Amino acid sequence: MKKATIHDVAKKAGVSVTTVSRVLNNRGYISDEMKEKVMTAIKELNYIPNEIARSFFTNKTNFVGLIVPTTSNPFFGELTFHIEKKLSTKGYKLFICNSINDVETERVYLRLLQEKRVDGIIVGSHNVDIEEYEGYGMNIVSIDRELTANIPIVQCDNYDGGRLATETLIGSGCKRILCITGDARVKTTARARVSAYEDRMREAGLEPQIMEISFSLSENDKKRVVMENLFSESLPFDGIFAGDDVMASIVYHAALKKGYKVPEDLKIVGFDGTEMMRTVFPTLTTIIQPIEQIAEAAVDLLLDKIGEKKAENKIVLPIALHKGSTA
Amino acid sequence: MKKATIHDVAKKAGVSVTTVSRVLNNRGYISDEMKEKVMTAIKELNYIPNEIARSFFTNKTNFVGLIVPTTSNPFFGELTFHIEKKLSTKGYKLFICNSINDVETERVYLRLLQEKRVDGIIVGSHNVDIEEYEGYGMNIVSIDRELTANIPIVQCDNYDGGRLATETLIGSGCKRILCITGDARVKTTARARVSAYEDRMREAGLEPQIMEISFSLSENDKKRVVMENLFSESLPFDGIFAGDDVMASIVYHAALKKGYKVPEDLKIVGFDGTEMMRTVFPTLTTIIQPIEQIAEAAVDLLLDKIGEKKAENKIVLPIALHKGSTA
DNA sequence: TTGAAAGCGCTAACAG
DNA sequence: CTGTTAGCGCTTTCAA
Repeated sequence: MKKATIHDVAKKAGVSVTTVSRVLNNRGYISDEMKEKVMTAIKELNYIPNEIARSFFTNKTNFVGLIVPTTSNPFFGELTFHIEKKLSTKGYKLFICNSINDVETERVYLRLLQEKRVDGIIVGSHNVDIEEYEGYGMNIVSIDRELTANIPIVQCDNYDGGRLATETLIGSGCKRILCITGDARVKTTARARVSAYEDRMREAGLEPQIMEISFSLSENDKKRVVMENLFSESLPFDGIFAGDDVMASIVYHAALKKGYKVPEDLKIVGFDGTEMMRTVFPTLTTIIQPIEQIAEAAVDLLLDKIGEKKAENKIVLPIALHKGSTA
Repeated sequence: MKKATIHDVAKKAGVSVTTVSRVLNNRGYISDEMKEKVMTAIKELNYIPNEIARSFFTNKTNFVGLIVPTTSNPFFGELTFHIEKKLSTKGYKLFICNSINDVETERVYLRLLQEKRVDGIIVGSHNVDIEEYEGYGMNIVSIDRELTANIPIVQCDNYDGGRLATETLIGSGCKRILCITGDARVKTTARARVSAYEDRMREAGLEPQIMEISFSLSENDKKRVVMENLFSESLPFDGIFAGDDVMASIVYHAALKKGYKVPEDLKIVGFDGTEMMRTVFPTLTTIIQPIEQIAEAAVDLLLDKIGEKKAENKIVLPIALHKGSTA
């Protein structure tokens, strides 16, 4: 049973397709009588307008693409949720793309999204070179990384977050604090946090120590092994600022497994503070990113660009401390 | 700068649009010379085929819709990830829809997805009445709930999971075991787990006790309050089988907060066993759902339906126990 | 207030 | 091997 078209409706209602179109879009003048006839025909035929045809004509799809490393990660899972919710109130539908932080995958998605003629793209995973983004001539908004002058960016105050995290550890009496940075998030973002960490450490007369764990997001087992090895002899640190909450959890459980106590022997501060994390691991002290606001800002910015309104170039949202008992 | 069309390419290459179409789709015979000219023109114009126009013509979008309660939940976050990954290898793009388990929202999404002419829908959130799904005449695959005879279902062996969870608690010496079921997942699914729990309890000569927590997925704070109240006087139970791992985490932290020890005073078993949970809360004993396999099976089934191949009607995948230290 | 007709970008007969 | 042409379902001038 093929789907009914506007022609079927027109025929059934005994009017022209133009009239049907008018009724559908509530445009122009139509007599109540006509409207009635058309509505009835639509009901009877179970007619559902073909948005693809409409998009084809209007050259506007109301599609938005979202590229993230993986929706499995709680930060991106929540980000995806909020972005989709916000977009759907504006009549847009969201294509999800899990890049796994892989350059080639990301590039393929960028291409596909263009083929699908999305009206815009929100990028939360950025491994492709900056110059490439320039070439796309698309409406793009970035989360957490400055791509180019033409691409607005939304982010939390990473520097402030890094400072607050470090401050919290120092305030708890830590002297040997390790900062773990992974590729869980983009380099530039991590950089601001690490810079803040370094600055705050130096201010306190402490020696910054940075560990880069370059496994991809999904390789949590490997990260766990690294941490367990780190803790196997003795505890080389009394405080750890982890790149994100997942990493913080790994650190936490590795420490416990090796017989150390948190926070007595080791204090831990994470980053992200998703709702989910605060539910399943409420005792983890962490820096809360305002994910919902980030999502909303990104959507607003993107829709401004799509609507060719002038949009801000950069939005920085405040972080907050979630005080658990790990630091 | 408007995007180049197939006509622009044809003009630039000095050939007909048909020829361009042929090289694009690698169909029919074309001389190398022609192909060369076309390729050059494509490069120069930075031409990107308009998939919307193609879809419009072929009446096939290569879009799939996924309806879940929320990607914030680790189970659905991972499910979304795997489904998208699998689909993308098959040339499909995924629309994500967060229904928040709300009937009306779900209904709206169903409508929108049809307007967008998706080739199929995977439903992981089912609140709309069964009869409604019947009417859609679409390619639908369900995860975790039997909708109608025409809609294939993929699920883990919920009954077995419920049994194993209960068995684990009994095996650890629990006598007063509570089964918490929420609306975190669909009723029918929960029912199989609960039935298994009841059966196993009776076999062991124990009294089944079921608590229904009917807050929505996102209202974790409310669930926490309920649990803390439950534990405020004394511990009415020595074992809890929670509906999912998030609920299990809430139970766990509520118990700790009230001064009880896990597993000494209270043993806990969860459900889902996502990668994420096993990373951030590895000590939680839980039932592992084979999420990746569920995702793959659902996609395979859906693509079979889309391709009008005969598809299975029901696929049940095995669960496994993740033995942590909470039970 | 309504209808006829053109055309969005692409593919597929059908001719050459 | 290549080109001409007729739509796919919809919206929108332009006429009536």
